[in-house]
Amino acid sequence: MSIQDLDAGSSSDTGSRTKQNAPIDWFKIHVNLSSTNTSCPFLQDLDQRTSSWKGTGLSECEGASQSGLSSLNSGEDGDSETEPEGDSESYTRERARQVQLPYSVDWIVDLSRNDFQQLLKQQNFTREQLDLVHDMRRRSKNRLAAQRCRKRKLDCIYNLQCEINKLKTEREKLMMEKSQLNQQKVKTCHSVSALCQRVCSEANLQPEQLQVLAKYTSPDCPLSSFFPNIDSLLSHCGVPLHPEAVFSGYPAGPADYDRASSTSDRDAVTGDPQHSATGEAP
DNA sequence: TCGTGATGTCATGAG
DNA sequence: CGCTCATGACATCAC
Repeated sequence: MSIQDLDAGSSSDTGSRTKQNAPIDWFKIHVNLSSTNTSCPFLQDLDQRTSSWKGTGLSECEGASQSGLSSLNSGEDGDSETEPEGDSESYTRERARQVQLPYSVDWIVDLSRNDFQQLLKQQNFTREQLDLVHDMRRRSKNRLAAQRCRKRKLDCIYNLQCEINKLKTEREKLMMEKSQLNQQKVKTCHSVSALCQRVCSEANLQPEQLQVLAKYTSPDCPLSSFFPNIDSLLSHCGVPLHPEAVFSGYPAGPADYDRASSTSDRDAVTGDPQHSATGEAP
């Protein structure tokens, strides 16, 4: 019975297992990292642990447990029988002892590919020893790969969260700017309107002069709002009055007028640009 | 006892 | 073709 058999025994129905929403759950768990700062402590911690373990020649798992396997064949792990059954590490130690592996499993696992191949050529391992060594090596490397994979995944989520926060801030800033520009626009319209009114009254224009003036007045000019029959004048010229003119009391500006024929980008119900100016969904 | 995070392992595809 | 790596999925453990 190999370690794989042991594991297979604990999950013999692997093929028919219902694949749960593990990735989704995992994402839900980790996605809310807005409280973390730019230098993610988790990642730093993991980096430090990884580098320190590499320095000691231990794998992360072994570094974390500090139990190690280097004493595997030294005979100083006489209490291995007391390890709980199913513990793959103790099981491996037991297996290594059973097959009388002449080298530390740690050492074998840390060998480069070439060195490992060389060892296999030089050393006459038994079938069982070979199985164990390959198994240990495979699982050790996969253990590290899984840790790298998880680190990358967390890193990715963390970066995405940073990006989201950045875009949210940018959006708030733009909305504020938009609001300020709208206020400024209203103020300017009021000023120009007052000025127009004053000019018209001081010039003491005749009705026909007003009509001529209205004819050549752009709909976005506040002056046009002072002609009593401006609506009929404009419609006579084929120029519809913009809804905003009704709202603000002034005909629409050129840009708005261009959009007057299409209300798709305006509040569908009220046609109120102020309403959509907040940019907030109701 | 249940939920959750961490970790190891297996299976599998890609390089 | 065999090996290595990355990754999804699952099991297990500790808290």
